[in-house]
Amino acid sequence: MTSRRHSRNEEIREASIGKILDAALELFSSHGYEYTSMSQVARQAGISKGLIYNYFESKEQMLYAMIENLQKGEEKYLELFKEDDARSVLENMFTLFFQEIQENTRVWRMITALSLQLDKFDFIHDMAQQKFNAWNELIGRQLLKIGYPNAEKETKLLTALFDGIGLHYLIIREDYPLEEMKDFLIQKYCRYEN
Amino acid sequence: MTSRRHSRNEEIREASIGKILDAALELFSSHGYEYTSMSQVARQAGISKGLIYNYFESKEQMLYAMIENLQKGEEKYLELFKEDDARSVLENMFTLFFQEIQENTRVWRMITALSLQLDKFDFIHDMAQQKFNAWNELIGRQLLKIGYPNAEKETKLLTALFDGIGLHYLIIREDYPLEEMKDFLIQKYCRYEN
Amino acid sequence: MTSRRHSRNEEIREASIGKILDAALELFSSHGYEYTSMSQVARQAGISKGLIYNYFESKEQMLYAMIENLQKGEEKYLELFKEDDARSVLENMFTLFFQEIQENTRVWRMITALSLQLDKFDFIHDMAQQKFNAWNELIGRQLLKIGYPNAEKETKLLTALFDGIGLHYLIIREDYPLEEMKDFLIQKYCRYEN
Amino acid sequence: MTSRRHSRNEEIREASIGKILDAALELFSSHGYEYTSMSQVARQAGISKGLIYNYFESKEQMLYAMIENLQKGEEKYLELFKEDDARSVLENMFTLFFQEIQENTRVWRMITALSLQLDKFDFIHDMAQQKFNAWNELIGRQLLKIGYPNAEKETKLLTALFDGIGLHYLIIREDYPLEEMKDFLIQKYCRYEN
DNA sequence: GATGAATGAGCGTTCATTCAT
DNA sequence: AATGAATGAACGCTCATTCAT
Repeated sequence: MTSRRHSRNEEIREASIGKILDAALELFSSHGYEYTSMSQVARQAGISKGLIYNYFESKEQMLYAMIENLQKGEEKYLELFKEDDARSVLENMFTLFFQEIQENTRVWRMITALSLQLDKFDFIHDMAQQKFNAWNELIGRQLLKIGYPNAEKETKLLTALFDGIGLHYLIIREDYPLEEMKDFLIQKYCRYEN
Repeated sequence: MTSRRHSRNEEIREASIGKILDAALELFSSHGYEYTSMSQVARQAGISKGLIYNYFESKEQMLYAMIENLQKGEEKYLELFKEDDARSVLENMFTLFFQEIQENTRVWRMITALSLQLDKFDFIHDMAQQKFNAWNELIGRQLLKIGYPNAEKETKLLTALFDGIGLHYLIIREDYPLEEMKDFLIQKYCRYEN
Repeated sequence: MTSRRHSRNEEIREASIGKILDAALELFSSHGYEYTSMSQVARQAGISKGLIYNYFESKEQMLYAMIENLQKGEEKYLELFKEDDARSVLENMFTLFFQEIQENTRVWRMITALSLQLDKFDFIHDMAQQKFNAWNELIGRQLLKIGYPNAEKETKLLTALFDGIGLHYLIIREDYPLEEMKDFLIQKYCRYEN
Repeated sequence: MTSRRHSRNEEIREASIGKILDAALELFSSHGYEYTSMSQVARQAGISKGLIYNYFESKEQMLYAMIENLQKGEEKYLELFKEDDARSVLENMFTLFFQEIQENTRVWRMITALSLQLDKFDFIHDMAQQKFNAWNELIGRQLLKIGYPNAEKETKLLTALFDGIGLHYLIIREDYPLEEMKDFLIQKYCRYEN
């Protein structure tokens, strides 16, 4: 009985935490972390301000939890690329990347913005570093397999390229030729024959 | 006499505005726009809080003026690249870019961060768009001259690459292999022979 | 069966109430009433926040019950002094007093602090009044027996003296010459010969 | 002109600080420090909440300034007792003490209450210690002059006695025989003949 | 032109208390 | 009897902005 109650409570907790983090993601990604108040988050989540503090110690810790959540989602991406054929892997990656920044533009922008606040949020720096290394490694392996010249350096170029394109798209939006860039990139890197 | 007094006043105005904008740049670039208070700006500028409002309608308008100032500075850069030899122009540009993000990292970071706040600061979007076009045109012209294949698309790639490298450097800082990237880029694009 | 269940429940009630009051005493005396939250009391007692409100209507009523408990303990003290010899009674009293403020300094301090909050806690005023009278009476009787001159007034002096010494000790702590005061007092009042 | 403006501002500042500290003293002494909100202080002072923070860094610092003010007032008391005749000094002291706790009961109570919060307000401890020493020294000198036996120890008794009487009066108020105590004390210590 | 005292809305956070389970 | 999720009023404090001088 205790355990049933316990698990029932656990469900409630999860539900509330979910509502809060969803609301936070929605608001932070559309108006920015510092322009979103805890009151707004509570209202958007349909709960009281006080409840947030049952689950998170502070606004910053809530942000941290939210980011952690996003990271877990991203780790699944990396799992997807286990196939043998390097060219397919690259092409899938490219496709996914362009799809991602189109579909989750606001989230992507939020993360980029937070990444630039090094002195405010240490954990973001670590996360960015880690992500940078993971993608570098994954892409680097494919380029080596393909026999792309200067694979190591081209890899760093390629990751910078991705984030650069993302940045331009975040800022310029509909005026940015995203499709065109995608096709060109795929042709250049995935169709490459040495 | 009136005109002399007038011009004397003009001088004072310019001086005060200069002090304010310098202070704002210093503080915004090191702590961020939203984490800098008008009191701090006044203290840093060595003037009173009220005086800022003699010259600027609001904090945001002050930011706007500050950004405008920076833009004027940048336009001079573009003037520098008037030589005939496309390869020298590219190489100079590359060198200047890397020098710039190393020397003015904080300012660069501030601008990038502000650029991501589209809904807050409309003028940033226009500015970014304009800058994007200007560099695209300049670089595109050089690549065409060199006879670089797919010049138009490569140009967009190259500008994205720049901003991607800048972004990575802003985030990862000392762990980012900036010199290595610079040499590789120069070799790849400026030493290119068709 | 009903009565057995009833008495079983009674035991549980007593146990819970005991745990709560112990926790409250511990926390109120070390951090103060207004700096102790109900959550802290619940945690310290090892029970849930809600349970406290099964037994006490409010934080203040819980304080009231806690104070009542302490008072019952003190009444037992007064019982101890039934001997014939006034000088022994006085000496025992003095000794006990000094022992008490040394061993239960924090509790003593809490009570003194609460006593000063007349407008917040009416019951404290009554309690203090009662205590004042009881000790005055007890001490007065002894001084009369001894034949101490101005016994009645000296009694009031003596009770004030006690609380004054207590207060000084509470505030100055290790720098206060408690032992010295004790010996001097005993010599002055208990060794007195008319 | 600047100096005239400066001094005009200084006046305004002093006036505002005065209003704030008066309001704080009034409220802290009648309801207690932790039961008085900054909003209440502002309302009582007839100013806005924000203005308080122009002059004091925090609620605690405001308390500190208020206490300092009181201390300055008290130091003047000690100055008053410079006469030759020890018995007059003592009698004046006694009279002043009883007058003081009658006229400024609430302030006296507030200070006593704060003194008991050692862990919250360090500066109170120092102040209490200092005050304790000053009065001990002053009284001790008089008793020595009079030739009172055990002068040193009687001094400590006497200061404790004062604070004990004060404490009892603070708690029991109208039921406490203040006049009676005063007369008895004066007779006992000031009329003493060895 | 320049000052800085003053405002007040809003912030992040706390906590006594309630109530469905 | 017991839980702890949920509330909401209030707290101390900040800061862009105004305005009398």
